[in-house]
Amino acid sequence: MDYKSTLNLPKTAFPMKGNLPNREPEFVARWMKQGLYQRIQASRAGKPLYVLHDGPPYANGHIHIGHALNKILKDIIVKSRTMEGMRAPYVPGWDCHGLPIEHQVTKQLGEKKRDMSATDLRRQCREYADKFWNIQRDEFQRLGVLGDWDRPYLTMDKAYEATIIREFGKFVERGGVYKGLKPVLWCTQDQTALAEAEVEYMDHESPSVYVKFPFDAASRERLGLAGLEGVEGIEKVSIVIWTTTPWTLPANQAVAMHPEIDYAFVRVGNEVLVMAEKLVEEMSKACELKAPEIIARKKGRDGFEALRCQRPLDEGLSPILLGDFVTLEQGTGCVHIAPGHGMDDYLLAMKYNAPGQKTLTEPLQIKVPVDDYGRFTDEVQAFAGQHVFKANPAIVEKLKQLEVLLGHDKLNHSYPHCWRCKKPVIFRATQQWFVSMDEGRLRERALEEIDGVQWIPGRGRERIYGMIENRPDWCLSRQRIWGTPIPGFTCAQCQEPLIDPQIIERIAGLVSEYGADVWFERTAQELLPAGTVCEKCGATGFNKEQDILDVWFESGVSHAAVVKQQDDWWPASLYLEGSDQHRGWFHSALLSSVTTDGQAPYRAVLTHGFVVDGQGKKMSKSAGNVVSPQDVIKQHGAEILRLWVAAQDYQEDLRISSQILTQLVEAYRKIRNTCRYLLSNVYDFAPHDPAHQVEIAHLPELDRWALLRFNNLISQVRKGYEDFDFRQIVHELDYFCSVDMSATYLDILKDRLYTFRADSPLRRGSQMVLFQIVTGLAKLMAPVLSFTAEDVWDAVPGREPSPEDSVHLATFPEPVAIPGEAELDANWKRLLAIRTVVLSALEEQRREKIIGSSLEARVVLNVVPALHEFLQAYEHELPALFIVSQVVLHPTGNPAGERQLASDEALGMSVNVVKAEGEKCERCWNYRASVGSVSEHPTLCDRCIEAVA
RNA sequence: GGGCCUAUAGCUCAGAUGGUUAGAGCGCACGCCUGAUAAGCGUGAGGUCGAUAGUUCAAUUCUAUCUAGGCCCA
Repeated sequence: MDYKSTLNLPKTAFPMKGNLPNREPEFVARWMKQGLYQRIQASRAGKPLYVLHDGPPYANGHIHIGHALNKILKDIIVKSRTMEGMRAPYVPGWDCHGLPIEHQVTKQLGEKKRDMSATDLRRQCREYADKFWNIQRDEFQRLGVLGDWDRPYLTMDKAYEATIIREFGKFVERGGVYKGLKPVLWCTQDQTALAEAEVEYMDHESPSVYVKFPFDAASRERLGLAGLEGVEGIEKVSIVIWTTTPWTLPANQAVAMHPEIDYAFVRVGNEVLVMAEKLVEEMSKACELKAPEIIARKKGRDGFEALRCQRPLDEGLSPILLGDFVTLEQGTGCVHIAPGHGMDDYLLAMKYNAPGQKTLTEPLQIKVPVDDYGRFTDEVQAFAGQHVFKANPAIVEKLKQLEVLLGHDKLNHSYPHCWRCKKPVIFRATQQWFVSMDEGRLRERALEEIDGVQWIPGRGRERIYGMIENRPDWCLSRQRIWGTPIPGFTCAQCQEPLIDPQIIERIAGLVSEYGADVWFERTAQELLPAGTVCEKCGATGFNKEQDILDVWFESGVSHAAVVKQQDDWWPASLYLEGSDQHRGWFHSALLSSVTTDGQAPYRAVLTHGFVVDGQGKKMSKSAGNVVSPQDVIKQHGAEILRLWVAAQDYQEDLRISSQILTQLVEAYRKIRNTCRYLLSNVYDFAPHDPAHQVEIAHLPELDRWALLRFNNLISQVRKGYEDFDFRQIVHELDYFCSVDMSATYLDILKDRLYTFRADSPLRRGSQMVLFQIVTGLAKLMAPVLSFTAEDVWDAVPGREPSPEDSVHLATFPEPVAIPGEAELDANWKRLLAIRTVVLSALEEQRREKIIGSSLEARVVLNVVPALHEFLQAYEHELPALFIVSQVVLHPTGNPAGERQLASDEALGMSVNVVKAEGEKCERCWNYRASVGSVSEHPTLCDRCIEAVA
């Protein structure tokens, strides 16, 4: 007789292999078609709100692994908060304006750009951004990320642009917006500002000059050289600078020294020169100094600061400043400072000019005696009208005449050139708009707000605090076309700036109607209200501002443009981005929100690290170690990428490599297969049929233990989501599937599920547990393994499969009440520890070829009396628990003289294993004395005879 | 060069106000099963806790320096 057909063997259509790369797009299409995101939102109306506000990625190029990481983390959070029963909307956005797109478009246009209007160029940029945010949207959706993909926010939308203008208007209204000078890279050929990305470094020949700045009498006095040997008869004490841009000397305002460097006083003839001690030799050679002799030394910080020396090309005196950027690589260790012509120079000047700084008696000027064409203005009479590079030789000649030139030569070095015309560029300060950090206490209030925000991890607080504490005023101007204009004007007659909240509101109105293009299409007169006159001179002619706003300002105001547009969303519950955004978006959003609303725009900020390769090295094209999300998806599926995100410690750098991915694929298979096995054993279970239900209190302890473990999983996983600790979740899921289910519960259960009558209460009870676990498991994994959870959900019996249904609409399972839970837990810990000892004894006999399958074994347990008492209650369960045919208990402890295969003193037991008694039952494979006792079924045991009856 | 941070088995991660033999899962090796089968089960081997110095009765844990690496700034 074919007894196999009388067994309840597992059955399922749920495939062992996920075939993820092919099947995931089907799920994505289904979710879109059924409007899953909208359905979820509708189902959570009125529930507690959790707003994760999306930081906009730049709409440029395909997504990389960092984008995938960021969006998956956000998705896990949004989905898990949703499944906790909250209303967690997610509106994705894109950052569309800015230099990289403009640069790319300009490059593609080449010469054609010259005949193009600003509006035409802007249209091209818009098309470019349109193309890429759409591409990225598809790529994000492919990752399984749910959100309002039909209505994302774009910083180039009219409404968004109008908000940018309005928020700028609020800055103006609150005060602290001012016009000032700041150096930029400037091409004198094209008369345009350049970004760092738009210059190419090429070799260039510059003059190299050493110039003396003699100390004035008072400073010379304070240097305290009097009385030193060899000082008699000294006529002059000078500080020596070195520069390759003599043309910047007319703009000189100061000389910088390094606080920690040792400076030497070098006597040459009847004068003393001050320079870095380490550079004396080199410098003496370069300038052919005669018999230099070091007569004294001092560190930069020891008394130089604020001393004054004579500028070479005008009457003024330049103070000595201390700056950390001074190096000993070349020159003299003393740096000529022209704040209008160098970034270091400018920042140092700002530092000394800062409010509260008392070192200098009067502020340093930012002098820029050079026009758009690179020609000296009338401010420098001697060279007015000459291009600065052309004027260099004449300046050198003049220095020589003035007897301040110590030496000069030519130097070939790497120097920035314009990427378009290939001409060398200059640094030159231009008029730009700033937001003051200190007027209106912006800095102070921002710092206060930082402490009201939850920073995850906590060190994020230190990072942003330090940055806000030390940052200079915020420069809002960018000399660009593709962006939102700064709605300011300048009087055509007297150059007085005009920036007025009411006028700005008018501009915002125009922008909301026509988009920011309106600024470029209309004249200043058309933009201004009729009758506007200059407050200073009364003139009626105005020029409109040429610059656009810093894109950090644009994205920074997203809390106003997006979050505030909904009734109760502001402030957002969470901002989540890479840790670089402490300087970027978190920073600009904070300043913006503190200015306009007096409060941070987020309650919590979570940061993640950067993706690096398997060795912890940064990814780069040149290193060839780049892992693209597209490749991972094609090879393994987005699910593996999601699992990778969850399994890694995102607070540090995240490693990715083929080894790591392979390991995750294995972990995935384990989870998937466990689900498959669970499903395959509930094929004939009807969850809604009362006849299939069993009271938990009536379940055998084994099943109650399984539920207990599942309860534990539920609370651990939900806690993991709550705390953003997703690694914990992956580990718990993995452990539960591998150890609690596969190796323990399911292995033990096989006998019962397969060989008992299909409708036996014991089998039904276990099926009920399996059913609860598999549905609960699908829910618990859904935020991370979103595709597989849905796949499992589809395969769960007893639910009408509906095109409108989704696991993502469900809420997390609650732990079930288990009678006598604490005692059950303690007893089963003990039983499972005993099981481990038994298994090692079985292995011993297996190695000796006494047994193969464990059902061939009879286990002899020698236990101490206390353990014997405990085990007696379980005597009938033990064969199933150990998956052996027979177990005998001896209350003898470890019997002397008898060889024991395994023992455990703490438990008080030792184990022996012998061949099982009786014959093997053909149907259930257990060895039993009862086999052959009934002639109708000579190969079956009593239990199976009953089952097949 | 400055700020913030990291380093525990082949991999991903736990761990301890400083105190016995530093844990888990996976992978690996060996074996079993063939009624989860491109599956399942068992047993086992893997670690100078990045390096050096110091504090201490005791350091993987605290301190300093160094090395390697990451983000931001210059």
